[in-house]
Amino acid sequence: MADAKLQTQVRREQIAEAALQLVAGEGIRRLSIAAVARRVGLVPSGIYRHFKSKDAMLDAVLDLLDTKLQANVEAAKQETPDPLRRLHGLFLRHIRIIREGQVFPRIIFSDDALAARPERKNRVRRIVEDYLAEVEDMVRDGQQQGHIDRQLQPRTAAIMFLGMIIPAGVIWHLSDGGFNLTQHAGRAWKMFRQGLTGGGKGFS
Amino acid sequence: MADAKLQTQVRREQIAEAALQLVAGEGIRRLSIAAVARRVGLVPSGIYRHFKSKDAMLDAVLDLLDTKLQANVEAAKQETPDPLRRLHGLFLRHIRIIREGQVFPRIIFSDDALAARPERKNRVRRIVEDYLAEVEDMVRDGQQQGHIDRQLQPRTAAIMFLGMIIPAGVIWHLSDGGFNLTQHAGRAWKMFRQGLTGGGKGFS
DNA sequence: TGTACATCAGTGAACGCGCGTTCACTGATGTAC
DNA sequence: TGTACATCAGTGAACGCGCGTTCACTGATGTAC
Repeated sequence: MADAKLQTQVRREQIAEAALQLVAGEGIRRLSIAAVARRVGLVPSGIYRHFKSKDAMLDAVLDLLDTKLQANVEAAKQETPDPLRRLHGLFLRHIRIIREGQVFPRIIFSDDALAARPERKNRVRRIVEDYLAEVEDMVRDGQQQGHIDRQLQPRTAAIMFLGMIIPAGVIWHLSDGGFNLTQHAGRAWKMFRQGLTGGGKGFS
Repeated sequence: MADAKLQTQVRREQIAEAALQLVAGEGIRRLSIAAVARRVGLVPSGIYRHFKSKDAMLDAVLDLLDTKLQANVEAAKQETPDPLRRLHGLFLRHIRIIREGQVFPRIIFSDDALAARPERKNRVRRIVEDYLAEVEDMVRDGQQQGHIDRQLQPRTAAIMFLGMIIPAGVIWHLSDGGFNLTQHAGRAWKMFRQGLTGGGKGFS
């Protein structure tokens, strides 16, 4: 029985991961119970042994996404104590997520599939808010240490941080790989840093 | 007969406009033939007198979107010859579009509804490319006149220009109006300008 | 100016398809004695 | 260690709903004479 319960746990994770990959690879609209089932080697109705509904499955996908984002934040924090370097590290990690299939905006933007139901929209909002809050903290640290312009609103900077990422992801997605995401990331970071430092105080 | 043809023309525009508003207000997923028909006071099958298919209707919506974006570009150009002021004017206009319902990213991101068919994806890509090209031109002008850092890649700046807009739009959309888009726009522009000028050469 | 006719936007019933979901059943796994 | 039983993940057939699309028909509009 303990073993059986573990089995379900494993399946739930398998299914959520498969769903996430499906969204990443094909977009939200291709996310069907049937497609997910095929991916984990089940028959469609089999999914319902592990999730009450498609909605419940989507919640698990959001959990996974949240976890991934938070893991990136933690990793960036561990890497270095320097705020600007932390931001840079987080940025590069986020770009990597994008390169793996544009998951983040694809989910955030899928108005109805996710955000139309009010609870789900709140859920997504919280995920975004939490992430922004972490970025803001880094910005504030940088301001206290004198590396970042104190005039700047941390929240504005945090949203612009996403601005380095999201449009680049869209264009990368539209271009079918013809857009050099890595090169752009380097250049965008320089411009962003320029906007942060207000023109020259500190940071090499 | 000439009058009848005009009638069709009028209907086509009505329908495309209604569809665009529907996407703006409710998201791509709520865009159904039935919903559009209701909005223009027709029965669903009536739409097929004016469009071959839902796909053809979507093409008309893209036309409308493209027209709107280009009109914004023209208006910004007419307003002033100064490159930085042009960028600022275009920015404010774009924010206004976002405030009217987040149309732009909602369409760009609807992977399958729009971008899954290869021709449509190309279409969307061209619209984005054309818009970016206009922004790049303004940036280049600014560089030639010495107001914008010559080290900067115009393309990078153009993508960051979208970065001021798109994430703010997402957050505004998620917050159900609780996010002060106008205030953010002002602050984001300051930071963006800082990134453009490279810290102080010219421009008040 | 008036009548006959053609055109064509709009209608409503019907269809087929995809997809989420239900349900009775099966068969393997693991526990109790 | 072996047998009987309970649990529960997996199956496959079936259903209902939403939605895009078709088609024969209607009725108003405008033109020809």
